[in-house]
Amino acid sequence: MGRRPRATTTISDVARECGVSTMTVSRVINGNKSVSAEMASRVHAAIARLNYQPNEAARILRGQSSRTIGLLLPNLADTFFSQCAHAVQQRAAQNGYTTMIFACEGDRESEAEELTIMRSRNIAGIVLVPSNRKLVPQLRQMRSAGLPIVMVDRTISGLEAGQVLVENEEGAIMAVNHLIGHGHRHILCTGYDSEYDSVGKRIQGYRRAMEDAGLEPELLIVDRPEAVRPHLLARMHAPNAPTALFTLNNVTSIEALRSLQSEAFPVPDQVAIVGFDDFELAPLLAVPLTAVRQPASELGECATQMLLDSLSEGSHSSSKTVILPTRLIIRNSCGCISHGR
Amino acid sequence: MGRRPRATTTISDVARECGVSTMTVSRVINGNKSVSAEMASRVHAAIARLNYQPNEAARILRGQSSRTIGLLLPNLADTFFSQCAHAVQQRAAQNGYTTMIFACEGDRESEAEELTIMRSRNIAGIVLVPSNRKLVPQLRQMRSAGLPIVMVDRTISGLEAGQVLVENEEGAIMAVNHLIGHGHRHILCTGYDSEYDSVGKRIQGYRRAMEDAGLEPELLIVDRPEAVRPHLLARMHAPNAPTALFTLNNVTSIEALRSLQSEAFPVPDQVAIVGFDDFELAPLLAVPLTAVRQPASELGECATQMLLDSLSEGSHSSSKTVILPTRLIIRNSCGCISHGR
DNA sequence: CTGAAAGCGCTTACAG
DNA sequence: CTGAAAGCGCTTACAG
Repeated sequence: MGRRPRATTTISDVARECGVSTMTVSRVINGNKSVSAEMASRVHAAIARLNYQPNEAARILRGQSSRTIGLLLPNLADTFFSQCAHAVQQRAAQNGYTTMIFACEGDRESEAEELTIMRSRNIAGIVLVPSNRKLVPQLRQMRSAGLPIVMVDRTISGLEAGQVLVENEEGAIMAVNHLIGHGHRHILCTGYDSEYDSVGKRIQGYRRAMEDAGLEPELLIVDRPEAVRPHLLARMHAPNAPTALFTLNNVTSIEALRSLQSEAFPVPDQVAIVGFDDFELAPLLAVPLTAVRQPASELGECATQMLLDSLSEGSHSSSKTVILPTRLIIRNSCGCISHGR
Repeated sequence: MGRRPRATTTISDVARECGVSTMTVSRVINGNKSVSAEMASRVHAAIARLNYQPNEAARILRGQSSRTIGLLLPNLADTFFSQCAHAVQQRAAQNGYTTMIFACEGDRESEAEELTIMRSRNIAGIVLVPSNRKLVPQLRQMRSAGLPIVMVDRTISGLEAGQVLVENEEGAIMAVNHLIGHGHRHILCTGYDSEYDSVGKRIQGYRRAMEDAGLEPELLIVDRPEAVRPHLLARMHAPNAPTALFTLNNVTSIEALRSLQSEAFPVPDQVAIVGFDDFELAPLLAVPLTAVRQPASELGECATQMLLDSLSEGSHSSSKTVILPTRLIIRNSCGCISHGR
């Protein structure tokens, strides 16, 4: 018979307090118009008096939206993602939505589990930074069950969903052209995660810029962040070392700077660097980094807005793509202000 | 009569598939022992075949734990908090818990609303970085309703709850003593947010170290991050400027470095700096920062574990306090390696 | 404008 | 070891 003492006040408490049925209270809560103004204010007063708060679990069980969005990303400790996450949470909250966070920490298996958990938690929609092709079947299934999905920063193919991306190729071209403008002919492109289309596009932009200038591309793609240092240093010590670096993300830029500094390669005088991904402390580094800035917050905001829109329209079929601009922030590591200090 | 087509499979689907009652399925799901092994495996097979996932909303409504913890903090974009948040999420996930995030962005009003929303979302417990005394009544009420609460990084009085803090005073003493060891006699302590007990303890440590050395303390406490720069520069240009700075958090350290650099005050030669709060890029700054390191991840992990413990024990009455050690990371800004580059 | 009934998907407490 | 009944707190669809 499942009775147990309840600490919280329920809709029936409010109804009793007003001497009406629960239905009337429910109508007032949901802003249904067919309630007399006088009744409504009486109910509102009782709600306030009893400090009543509707139980979301019950509403969800009745088929209401959970007003909760699931945010799936690799790592909350990375600046870029945390800025993005913050924007998502804020925009969601402004619209009465709550954010459930799932950081899969590069663990390819756990990501699939996270999706299963999301489903059981009655998430209303998903914003994700995808990193695993294996998710596609499950995501498709969730989508056809009516869950809107928006991908941020990168994409997986085979899934129709909203996309909020950044001008990766254009940004890379700007970066590489800038180095070429400084007179560099031997520019090495280095980084990892090249299986992601975001990074892929950056490499493509690099290639394009090099070829357009009649230069020979050289790639140094490693498999993990920790591998940047040894491979890069080996390359720098080998014959015919590059005079400039295009680094594919913020971690690579930092690793490059750190390694070069530790072995006393002067930046930018011996090796210039332009990186993809700007970050707050870039101007304060020993060599202030010239970098392509991606609008992290706008990315999160835009994705959330897109999700909220399809949630309210009920038409998640409109899987739009938005591409946000990048821009080159010029500081010292490219050689522009080589002796500025 | 509230019927509506369901896309998802429910417990009755599984029961029908096996030709048993829903009770049996429920028992199997919950690992109840009084089910024959043969029956259990039959049910498990059906669950897998139908890809069944129990609906959390229904379980919650029946009084089960939501297996969701609420994380309330000021800002997810700040490195310290995002590292902490990542640790909370990871530790929670390892234990089958989901994390709902509430970043109140310093908006004093919204924080109270967040708590109300948490309550309606059937959160099982709360981890929070408190920043508002006004929350106390509501938090107390939630606590007496059985919700365990753990405060991280700082504290508000009048609330019995778990606490996971850091050796603020000891850290500050180390920092200031280090500067004194370098021969400084005029050390300015600067920052903001002094109303938080964490910062308060740092100031206390500063005072203690100065007094123990027979030196005159001088405080420059401002009201917002943006006010650090103008006030600090004004003070540096005034007569009898300090020869060293103790900065009360990472943002202050960065602002100080930035301002001093922009007006060509050599660090550490004219002004030395030791800051509270280390961060990843500190060693790569133009002047690598000497700083007191707080274990951000451990803070988050420890708080989450404490919450999970009281959740499983059911005895949230044991409101323990854990204090994690800080240590001084010596780099250049204090004067230790003044000409290292 | 208001209410009585039914049911969302699950579990508790009772029988057998 | 298994099941029929009741009910968690809400809302949908129907009457009035």
